[in-house]
Amino acid sequence: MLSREHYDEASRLQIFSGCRPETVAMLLEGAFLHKFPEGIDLAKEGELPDFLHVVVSGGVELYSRYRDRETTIEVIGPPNVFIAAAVVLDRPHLKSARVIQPARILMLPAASVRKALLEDAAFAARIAVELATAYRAATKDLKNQKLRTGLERLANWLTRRDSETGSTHRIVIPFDKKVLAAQLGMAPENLSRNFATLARFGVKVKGARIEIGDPVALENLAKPDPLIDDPSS
Amino acid sequence: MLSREHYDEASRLQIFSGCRPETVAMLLEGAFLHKFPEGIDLAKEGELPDFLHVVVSGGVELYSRYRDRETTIEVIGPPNVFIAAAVVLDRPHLKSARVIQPARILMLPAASVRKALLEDAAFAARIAVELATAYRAATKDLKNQKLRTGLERLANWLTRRDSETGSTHRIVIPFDKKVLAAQLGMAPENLSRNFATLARFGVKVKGARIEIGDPVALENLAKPDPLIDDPSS
DNA sequence: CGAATTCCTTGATCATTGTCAAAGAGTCTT
DNA sequence: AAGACTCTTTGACAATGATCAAGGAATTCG
Repeated sequence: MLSREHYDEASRLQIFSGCRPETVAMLLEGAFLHKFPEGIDLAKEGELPDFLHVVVSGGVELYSRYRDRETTIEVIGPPNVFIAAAVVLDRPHLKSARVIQPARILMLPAASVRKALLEDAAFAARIAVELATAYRAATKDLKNQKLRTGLERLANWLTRRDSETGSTHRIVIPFDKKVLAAQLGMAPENLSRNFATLARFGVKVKGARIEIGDPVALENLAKPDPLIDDPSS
Repeated sequence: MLSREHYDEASRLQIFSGCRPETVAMLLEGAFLHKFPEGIDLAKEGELPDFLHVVVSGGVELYSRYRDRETTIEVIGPPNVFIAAAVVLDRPHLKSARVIQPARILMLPAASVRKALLEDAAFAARIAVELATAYRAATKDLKNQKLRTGLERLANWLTRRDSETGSTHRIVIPFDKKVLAAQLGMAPENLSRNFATLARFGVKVKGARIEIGDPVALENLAKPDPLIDDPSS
């Protein structure tokens, strides 16, 4: 049950914009707004979804296992929704979710979400927009994986991250390098070597802090493409 | 403009099930049902979508280019929708679409689709289901790419294709091998070599015809996982 | 039918990426 | 501060995958 304060905060989230007040009330009826420390698992692949999750603050890693291998599919920050597809279809999670930066998460009961879908076109349209965005992000990631080498993926991650954080040419990796490696689809050892290679292009690495000494050279190597790298396209 | 006959046929498509008759009428108002020969391009990446496409029969390849490289993202058959995400968000296509088996395609005006989303919750919910399914397929593909080698992907493609076509242990590749290679994320040369390797597991190849001589051995190698390979999960 | 074309396969080689092992750097704990 | 721990880096090597070149097989087209 949400406090008055939390209720107001939650109801202002983008996911509810344009929806009927009854829909919002119904969704928030059995909702929780919880704080989770780093390391907590919010969902496990193979299990059925109980809640639609909204990241209000912090960071969540979506990852997956197969045999003895594990990879990171995505790292999510506010104000993003996750587990939406599994909730809509009432199918098992394809990915596990783990908190990697202390997070506040709004959890909406899955059954209420499916009910709201059929009753409120505005909410259904919002969910459709969420899913379309997530789908496009996954498509871009697939193109990134299939059409680029590891070095190119890293170079593009750096240029994109730089532009997203004010183009100061100074970046801080906000999580472990091994998470970045998994996200970029390479072994941690290869991430190190790729960073070493980028030194020739003016990239200096000190722990999690990175300086882009020659942005033009880096961008020249990266050859970013809006249809892969622009999150808003 | 659709003939009476085509109108009836179109209105029975899954995408319209549960929708209000006015919604269906509005969507079919400016719709086309066209036949396209092999090789025709239905959409080009980077361009804005005019129509939501529904494959009524035939096959469509979704592919993408970057620098001088090209890859196949997906091959689509009936009764699937494509370009839904771009239409919902009114953003440029991330993929191009090309007919690879003579196809009948129903084309719904993009603007009508976006209008219907806001007016008919049942239609919006159906689109949400389509997008959720497509998103999950992309997630599975991403896991397939990141967690498996090329040989494993091929082995799993064979076992899956076999079970989808009646488990006769005889498969026919329904398009060029180079398309299969791109779909599986490998060079055509490597597909040939991987087939050669699979001979040791009882796989015999004669042109597009494949015989799975030892299904158990193949499945043992493939180690299929429902969270990657089961299209209905 | 025969020539041209495209597709597929094979061999040789190279580039990329993963694995194993060990050492260094940083963090946390006591 | 010392020790334990995890994370990261580096080196050596193996596996995987791509590229180039050439030859075969199948298909298309005149």
